[in-house]
Amino acid sequence: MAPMAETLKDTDTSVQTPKTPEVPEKPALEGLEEKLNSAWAQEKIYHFNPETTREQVYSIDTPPPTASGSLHVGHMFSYTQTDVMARFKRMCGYNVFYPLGWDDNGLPTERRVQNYYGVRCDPSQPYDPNYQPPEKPAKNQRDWDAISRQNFIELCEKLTVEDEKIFEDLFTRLGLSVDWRQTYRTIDDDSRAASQRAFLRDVNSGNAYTSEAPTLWDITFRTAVAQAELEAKERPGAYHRYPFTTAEGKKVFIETTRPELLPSCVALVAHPDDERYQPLFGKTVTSPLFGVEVEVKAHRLADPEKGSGIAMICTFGDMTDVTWWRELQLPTRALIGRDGRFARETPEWITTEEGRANYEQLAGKTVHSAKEAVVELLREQGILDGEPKPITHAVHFYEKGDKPLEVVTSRQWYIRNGGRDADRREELLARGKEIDWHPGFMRSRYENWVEGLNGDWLISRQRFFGVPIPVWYRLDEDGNPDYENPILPAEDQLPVDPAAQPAPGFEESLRGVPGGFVGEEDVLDTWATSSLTPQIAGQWERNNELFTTVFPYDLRPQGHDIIRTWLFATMVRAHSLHESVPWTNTAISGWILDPDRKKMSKSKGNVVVPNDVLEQFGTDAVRYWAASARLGVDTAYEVAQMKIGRRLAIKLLNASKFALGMGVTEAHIVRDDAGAAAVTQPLDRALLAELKTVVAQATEHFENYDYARALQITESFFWQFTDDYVELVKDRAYGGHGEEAQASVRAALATTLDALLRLFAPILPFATDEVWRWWRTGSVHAAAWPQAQALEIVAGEPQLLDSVGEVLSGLRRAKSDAKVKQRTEILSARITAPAVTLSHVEAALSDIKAAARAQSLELVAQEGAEVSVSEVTLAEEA
RNA sequence: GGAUCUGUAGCUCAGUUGGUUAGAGCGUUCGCUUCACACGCGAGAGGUCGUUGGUUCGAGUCCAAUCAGAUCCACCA
Repeated sequence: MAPMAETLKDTDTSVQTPKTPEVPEKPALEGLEEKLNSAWAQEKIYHFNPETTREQVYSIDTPPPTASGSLHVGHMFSYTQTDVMARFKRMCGYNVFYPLGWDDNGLPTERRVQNYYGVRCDPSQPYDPNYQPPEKPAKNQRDWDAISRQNFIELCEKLTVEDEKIFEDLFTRLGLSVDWRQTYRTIDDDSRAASQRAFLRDVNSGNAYTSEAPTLWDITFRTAVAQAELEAKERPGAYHRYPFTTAEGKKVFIETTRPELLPSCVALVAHPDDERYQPLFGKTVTSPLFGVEVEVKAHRLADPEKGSGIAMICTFGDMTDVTWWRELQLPTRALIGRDGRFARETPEWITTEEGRANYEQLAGKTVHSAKEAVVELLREQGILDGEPKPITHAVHFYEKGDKPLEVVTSRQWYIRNGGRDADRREELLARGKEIDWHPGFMRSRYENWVEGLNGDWLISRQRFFGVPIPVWYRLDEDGNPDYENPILPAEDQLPVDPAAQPAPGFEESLRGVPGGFVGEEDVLDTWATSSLTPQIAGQWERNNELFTTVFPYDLRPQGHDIIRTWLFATMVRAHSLHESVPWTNTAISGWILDPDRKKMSKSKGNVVVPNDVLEQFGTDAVRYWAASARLGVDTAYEVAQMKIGRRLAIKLLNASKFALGMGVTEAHIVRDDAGAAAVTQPLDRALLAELKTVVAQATEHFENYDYARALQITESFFWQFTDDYVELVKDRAYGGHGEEAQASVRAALATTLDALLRLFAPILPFATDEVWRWWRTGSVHAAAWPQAQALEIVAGEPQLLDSVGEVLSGLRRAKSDAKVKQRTEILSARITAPAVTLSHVEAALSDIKAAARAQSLELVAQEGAEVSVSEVTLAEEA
């Protein structure tokens, strides 16, 4: 529920001397962004007030964009949707905590810096404090400057700051009501300290641990990657069929897409129920080419339908191999190195002379070349059975890589995420039920992911530009690191860089010396930092007073593509660090599709640049398009929708100009019984009754995060207001029916305009505030959300407006059918309708006559009849 | 293979617990300088709600099946 009205800082609750409206001759949208943005900055209306309680705060954990490259329409879309909610909550009296940070840590930044400056990081290079990057990057990557890690990081920081400035300007232009004082960068000292602090706490609580194990490995980037970063891509492959041989000389055929792994084979496996292979279980067979004896094993994961039904287990071809290797307790015969090449030394498990000669053909080769070599050997020696059968199959890639992942054994750090622990998995599923998902069905994506986890979260990365893992290892007398007992820094020392600083209690001179220490060289997965955005933005452990007033946050907005990464990782961290959910609501935005219904993305080259549309249609128009789409719905990039938004914003300016031109001031707004007395005319009271419903419904939908519905309701009321109501009351507003009738119109116009500006303010912040400033003091964005209850005392019969509209439409149609101008006078006409409708018509008869230029209207009651206009006599056209 | 979403006018979409004749905007057709707005105004045409069956007095809405499209997960023998 919203806080009490007392906390609202609305400026208009007691008007002393009403402001005289000042309306421009030709209202226009052009230039509003610049003008109002500087006014808002000056008036500090989006500043978070730290003197506050948790109940007064509405906190938003916004996605920190990667500021590399350019912003695209997808950003405008989803960030607008969040801003609309932020503005609504602010108007409801909440102290809105709306920070926006930058995700400048990680591979995208590294890559951008490499390409932008033409440099590459070579950790063996010494630091050069005077280093200047080349004016122009060298065309050939081989000619790029090799620079030290420190120099590389400095360039990353320089470029990200420049990029972030451009983004901030664009987001400001977009009208985001972000408090820019609350900004952060995922690579800055505070973020690094927060990441390291969280890591240390996870180590101490047993939620983070190190382990030597087979992991997915990208040979291009030479780093381990996590399950969440995988992408399956369809790739052509081929089944190669060749036999192993039993002791009796019987051939056992296997079919494989990775024949090059034959020297890494540690066993064959078939399903326990597979009668074809049951006789072989427990016996050994000999591999072709390399002559290695391996046992035939049984395991339920073996699929009798695939290939020949019996598979080679190799260390390691894929994660299924890892499962078999672990559960069947097989030896390790790894050959593919971190560079993606086969070991240069012939392994000791290949003992036959022929086998060793064959291995020579693969030694040092890439996976690709080794495959060709093995196939060639199999072919030459007549072992290959038939030709390889081409197939298309899914292969795992790192989402940013372009070579298939290998599985390599290495020491890595992990965080427990339920992937190996059913209890924790249940806890995280329960957390998922604690938060409200908008739309609700998105929760199943989360549950789907949690239930499908097959291991803990691998958080160490063998990269340069990232948050260092804050640990050191003691070296024993032989110089071997003690990984089981890492040396941890004290929290008040954070952030630390173990590569540059000695371990606590050691001199730097003992680095790498037996009896001394080594620093951990790896950095944390960027998600290990991004998963802490609530803690980073809320200044966890730096300003806990602030942190406890914003955490758990009220809202996490984000895209559905990163539920498995960002959303899930944030839940994992909050669960183990705070035993809490990180937020109570999550709003999942859809994607922007191009007109061909494809997802817009940089790699597809179908991205529209935001500046162009902002320039062409204006910010309000673009925001209208974004706010017309419901949460979670993928939306077509629709220029037409922006045109409609632009039209609405312009209409709002012009309709306001009209109302304010009718002598309307803020003093006419109905606020209490005294003001209510002025509204004497049934038509005016009908309008306000309608308005009351609109306010009530829009509020309800906004509270349910359905801003699109709220907009639609407000918008259709607005058009009814301008097209019917304003046309009906023009004559009266000009004073044609006396002062009392005019005062009634003024009150209705003032009250409606006041409410409409507030209702549209979250979506069209520029046009609404422009109008607001014509006749009010301060900003509409510092004003309170309208309350339906306040209109109760002036609400009349809402049906009346519709009845009158129908009659007006009928009279207009008569002129349209007669093909005369709408100005043409109606000498007489007959209106047939049910008695109730006629009573409405009668109550507004003079307005109808004025609007339709009708001299005489005959009202005929007929129950059950539709409203119809007949017997129309028109005057001669002028 | 598991899960989720979508299918309503030429186009983009709305349709809240089932309830009269299914709505909006764009586009289209006809007409209009009407003193807030030609970046405007008025009027019209246009839909057997993907298909089939069921529940019900009554289904765009609920259930089942089916077709089509999209997304996530799994899938390297």
